[in-house]
Amino acid sequence: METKSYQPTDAELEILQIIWELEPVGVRDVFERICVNKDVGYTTVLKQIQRLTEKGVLSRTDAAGTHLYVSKLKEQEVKTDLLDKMTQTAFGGSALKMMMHALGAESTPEEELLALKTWLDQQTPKP
Amino acid sequence: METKSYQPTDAELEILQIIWELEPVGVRDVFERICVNKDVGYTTVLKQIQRLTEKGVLSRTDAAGTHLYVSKLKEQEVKTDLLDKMTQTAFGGSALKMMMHALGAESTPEEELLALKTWLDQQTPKP
DNA sequence: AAAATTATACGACAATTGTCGTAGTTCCAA
DNA sequence: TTGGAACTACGACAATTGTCGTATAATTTT
Repeated sequence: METKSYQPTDAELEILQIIWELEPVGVRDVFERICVNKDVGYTTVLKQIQRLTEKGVLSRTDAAGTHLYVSKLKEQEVKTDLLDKMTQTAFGGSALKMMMHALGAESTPEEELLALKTWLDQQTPKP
Repeated sequence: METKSYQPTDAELEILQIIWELEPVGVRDVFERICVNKDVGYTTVLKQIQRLTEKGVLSRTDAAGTHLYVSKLKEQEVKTDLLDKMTQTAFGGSALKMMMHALGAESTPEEELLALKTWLDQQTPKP
């Protein structure tokens, strides 16, 4: 049974990213990161983390005087799911269409395009 | 003044896609499309469309006995915005990272990869 | 023109999300 | 051991979203 796909909201994703980077991590540390860019209170972050835990997205362990959290979902999987969802809902399931949209509309720097080409060459077997 | 980016929800995007395809279009027609896949009531779709109109995403004109709606937002732009947002929030702003994620994780068919390569070749000036 | 059909408007409701405030707990340091 | 500081729990609230039901207005048919 595959882990059910979870689509985090923006605020949740922001928190998840920090957790992926620092886990196991306490609320304080997550908060410190977030409050640099966003003006939110400690309890707001705490609440989000608690809700994420309720939902089974995070799990926590008791540590001296605080709680440490880790993600039960893999970063790769969550992001892949987000992309798949978008591919489905906005681009009729074609990753290619999505690519061209992303690369075309956005002013992707030349190097990125070249890097992608190189990467693609490695992926596709030489005929 | 650039049109402010609008991030439609899933239900909204579903409706928007149909509108982009059929506009100008009445609620009935949109509903007919949607109820094939989803079991929702006519008034639900109507309400969504009305809210989208309130928000200024759609505009409507009166026609004989009904209202016709058109989108004030361009399909391209909305989708680009959705992608940009994801690039930012989930892939640190790198379209390339996102690409590789999308193409790598998902089992992208060989042809798509080749097609992308071809497309890339056209994009990048031959040195 | 009255009846039947369609559309639109309006209001309601539960669930979710983002945000806090406050109150209770635990730990460290004086 | 007693104060604070830092943490966590709990509950609250407004805005948004998805979904309808019902009521009113307009059209189309007899």
